[in-house]
Amino acid sequence: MAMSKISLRKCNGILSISSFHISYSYFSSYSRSSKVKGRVVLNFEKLKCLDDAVTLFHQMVRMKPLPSVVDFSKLFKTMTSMKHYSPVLSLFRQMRKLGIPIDGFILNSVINSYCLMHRADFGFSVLPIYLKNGIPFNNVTFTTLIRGIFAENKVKDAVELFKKLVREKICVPDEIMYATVMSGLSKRGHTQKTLSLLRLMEQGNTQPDIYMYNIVIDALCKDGNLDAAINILNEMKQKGIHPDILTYNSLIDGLCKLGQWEKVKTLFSEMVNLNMYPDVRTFTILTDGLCKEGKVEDAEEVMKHMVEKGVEPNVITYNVIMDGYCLRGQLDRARRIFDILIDKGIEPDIFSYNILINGYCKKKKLSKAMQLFREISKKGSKPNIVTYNTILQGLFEVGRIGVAKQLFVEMVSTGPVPNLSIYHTLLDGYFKYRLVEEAMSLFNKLEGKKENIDITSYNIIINGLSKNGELDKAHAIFQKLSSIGLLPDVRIYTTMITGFCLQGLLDEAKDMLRKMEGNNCLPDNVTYNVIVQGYLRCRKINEMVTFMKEMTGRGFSFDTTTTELLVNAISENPSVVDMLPELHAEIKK
DNA sequence: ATAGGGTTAG
Repeated sequence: MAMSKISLRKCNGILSISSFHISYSYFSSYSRSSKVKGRVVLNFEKLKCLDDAVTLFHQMVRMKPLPSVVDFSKLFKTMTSMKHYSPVLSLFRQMRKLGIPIDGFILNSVINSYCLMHRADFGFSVLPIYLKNGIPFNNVTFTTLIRGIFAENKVKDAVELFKKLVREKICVPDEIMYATVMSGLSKRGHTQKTLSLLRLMEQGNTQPDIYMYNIVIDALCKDGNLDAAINILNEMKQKGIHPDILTYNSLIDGLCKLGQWEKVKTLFSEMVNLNMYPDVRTFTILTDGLCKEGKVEDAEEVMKHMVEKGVEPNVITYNVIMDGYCLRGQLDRARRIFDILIDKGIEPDIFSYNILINGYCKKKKLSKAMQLFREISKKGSKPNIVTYNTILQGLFEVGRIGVAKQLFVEMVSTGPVPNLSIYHTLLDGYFKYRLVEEAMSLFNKLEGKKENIDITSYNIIINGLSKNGELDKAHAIFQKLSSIGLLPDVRIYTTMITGFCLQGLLDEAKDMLRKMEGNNCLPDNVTYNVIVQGYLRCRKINEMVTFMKEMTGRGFSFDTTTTELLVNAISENPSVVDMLPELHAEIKK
């Protein structure tokens, strides 16, 4: 049987079949030729860009005999992995028009493309095509849809579909479907539901495997629930399911974040004893844990150690170290690390830039930050939403409003689509510089598109208005919150209380505190400090003492500002001390 | 033969 190997070279329209180079015109006659028989082997790995894929598709549909549906599936898969989702759909439409046979594999691919475009609804609209063509649905079809629904954060819908499939016996969920549901739940913070599903599986016919255990353990670790995570670890061991490097990496990460270094050591030795070698992620987790505690030197030791063990640090390892130095304000050190990374031939990624830019912004070195910002595009990369947010915050911080506005305009025209964080930065910035009208006009625009606003946005507005002498307006907005279905949270109550205190309206502040408790929203440390500060500033010591007792009774304490105000009040009028027997020892210090 | 799943960094 004659077999020809066809590959596409770059986008230049030249095909090579075996060792021959032929042009399109030749190829056309080839495809008309009835002499060529047997299967044509298409090489999809050589496809470099969308054009390659589309060109190949057009060649494929002209081939006689037509390539098998398997080849079309492979082409779609290649395109999907290049993130060209919508072209997959247009090619699929062309296949349908040309009457090219389809199967369940290709339909699942089409659904996956829709899902990856965050259009699971269109994914569902593919289902009738299965029915019309007598193609059965299978677990892949539904798993793909469930994953797509989760990707749109529609947790309830995803779970409902899964339950319906089980309840109505439309399919028998396999390991992958369970893992997909569990991963979808765990990534969105539903750890208990994830755990419940694991328990449900244990009772059924499909036993959980290492994947499910890893998902559950990782979710528990991310919640800081290490005791539960370690219990699950022991359970799986007992069942004869061996933990793998992912299990250990999740656990070590959780323990590092809790600062439980002794337990980190124990688990680290345990994995080594099991002949499981710590990988670049393990070491990066340790590096990160140390950096977050300010122990960057120790982190650098870990990096040396890993190199000795033959594990090469990657860009993330270096990023973690850079961030460690930035957190300590050692920008020069961070910039060395950056240069070392480049020296080693490792490409800095957008995180590397964001870390350094953030470091410079925190030090108010905006020209350095901007310089790096411009470098990103020159190096062929693109600033992302975090980059813009960091720079915008930095610019507002140093009062360069004009440049900030310019940058925002630039972002709207060429950058990533602004998200809520960006708008919050702008609103905060405008209020900070008393640009109340600008802030409010932006806010009104955002309010028009309801999905673009949340309780934090209102917090910024209420805070901004009350700090700019518009307490009444702030209060009015606060009062309409419940009518638009937003429940005030502790932060927003505290903002209102702060506003009242700043105007010396202490009765209103007190009423608000009682009101929040009535609404089952308990004041926190900040709330109490704010109200105590209000009374201290007005030298209303008796009332202050009432709240002081209340807050200490609830386990809260004075912050530095409150303490300072108290010290001032005492130095002004030493008899204040007599009213504070509980604090005598503290005050003497 | 071709379609769906788990870990680290801002």
